[in-house]
Amino acid sequence: MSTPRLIKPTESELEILQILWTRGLATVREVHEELSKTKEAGYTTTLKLMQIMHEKGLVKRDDSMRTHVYQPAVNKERTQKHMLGKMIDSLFGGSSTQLVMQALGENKVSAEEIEKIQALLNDLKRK
Amino acid sequence: MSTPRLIKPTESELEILQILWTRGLATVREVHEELSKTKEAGYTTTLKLMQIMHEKGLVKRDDSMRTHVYQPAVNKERTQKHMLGKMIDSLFGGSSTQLVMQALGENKVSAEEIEKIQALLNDLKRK
DNA sequence: ATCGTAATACGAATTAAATCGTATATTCGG
DNA sequence: CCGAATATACGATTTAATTCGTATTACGAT
Repeated sequence: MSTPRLIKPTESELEILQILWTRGLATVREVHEELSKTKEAGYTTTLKLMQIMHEKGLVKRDDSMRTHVYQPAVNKERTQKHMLGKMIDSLFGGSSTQLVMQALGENKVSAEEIEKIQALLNDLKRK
Repeated sequence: MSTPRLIKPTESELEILQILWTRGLATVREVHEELSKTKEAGYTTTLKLMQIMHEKGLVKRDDSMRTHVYQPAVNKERTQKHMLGKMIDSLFGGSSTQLVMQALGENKVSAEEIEKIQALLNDLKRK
């Protein structure tokens, strides 16, 4: 079944993946600009991070051009699930329900969103 | 208000907090035994970790006795929420609903648990 | 062709987490 | 009282993540 990615991205790597997941393709420059909006960092820092991510297999790149073009090499949902699983284990004693309750309990969730979640729950129950 | 703890515990620190949250009070030895069930680590490693956690204010301890007794200094729910918030931001673009959907989507959740979540959602809607 | 800009590569420094060895002190059984 | 077992303290090492400076190469405008 292809490559079961088991890598847990670091905090910084996630920020970059976030951008790549949104854009699909991006140069280091573009990612750096985006990051700069919320964060202070030198250009070569971003470059190095992306190079390391490439070595780790977190991103793919097309280096046939002078300016390399990067894209994510890991699936967003898959990564989310993996990280979520880790958090459920380490922080919620393995209970995803606990996590869900906690997440819903405090953060403001719109009526529409509640509907969506309820629909999902109904599906789950049927099954 | 007291001290708004903003510290983000590391992975190892969470494992220890997990144990302290469950037991309330524990010695280094007890925490270490517990950890050993799932993890390979020397006693002094656990000791050192707990000492550092004490410096950081993550745990309190009674050192009036030769064998010090530790307890959590941070609230479990508060910490969970804090970490959850970080994850929602860094991995789910700020949408707690996304996280909830992802968490429910894959992991097996029992019928009872679904009921509980539905009850909570109904509450939220009423409000 | 040349100069300035912008790109990558690479190594090094910094910081933080985790691990452990050793020193020293305390307790307890005998 | 003495030795073994068990504590804590503390420093050193290792490993990983992050950051950045510098070298080098490529491109584009003049």
